[in-house]
Amino acid sequence: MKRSLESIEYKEDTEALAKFAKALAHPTRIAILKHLGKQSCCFTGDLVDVFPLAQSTISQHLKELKNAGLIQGELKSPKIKYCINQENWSIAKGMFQEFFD
Amino acid sequence: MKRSLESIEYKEDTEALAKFAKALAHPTRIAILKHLGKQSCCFTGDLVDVFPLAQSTISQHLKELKNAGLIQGELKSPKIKYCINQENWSIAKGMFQEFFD
DNA sequence: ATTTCTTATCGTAAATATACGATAGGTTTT
DNA sequence: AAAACCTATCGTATATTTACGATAAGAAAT
Repeated sequence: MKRSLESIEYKEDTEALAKFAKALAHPTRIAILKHLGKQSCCFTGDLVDVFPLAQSTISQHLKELKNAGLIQGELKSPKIKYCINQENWSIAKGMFQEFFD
Repeated sequence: MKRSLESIEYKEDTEALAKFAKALAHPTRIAILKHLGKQSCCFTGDLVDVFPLAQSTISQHLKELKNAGLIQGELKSPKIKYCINQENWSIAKGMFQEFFD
């Protein structure tokens, strides 16, 4: 990006919505979230069995979803249990709802 | 992407939702759509005045939104009038709604 | 016919995203 | 203590995205 120096300023909620959208902008992540919705929660290993992707790739997608705040991980030794982050899920839901009118 | 040969198969609606999300995954495009929502419609030139971005960059974002089906352009010589594509907008709205429960 | 206006497209540079294998860092189990 | 198990992270290759200026392509105005 040859952008000229400092980047554009957007309103906070515009940035926030774009960030959520970005987290959803890959079919694997949508599928993970759908799976998580059905199951309520699951472990990384479960997903590795479900999707024909390398374990490292799944882990990377989970990281992005976590960074976006849509999921959260809890250590259930020796595994990690991932669940929807209900609070942020609601926020995202509300933002998309408002955006679409 | 070193993906092994043919890419993964996702359900149709998973792909579709990811595609819509991708179109929304940039603050400029969110802002354009918000602007379009308020104004109902507008011309490329209007946006060039509003955003501190090159005309070609705006045009590129509009192209992506059009490809995603969220907007449509109508020739009003010598300008082009862009509006929300209400039909697909509703579809996208419904898909996000369903996704978030 | 030439100039002007508006927008799309081309070419390109830099940043980001996506995938993989390999490896590291924890726990648990043996 | 060693082996086995689960997951994150690192390094890396390739693809895609994002931005720009320059140029093309169309209609309208002079």
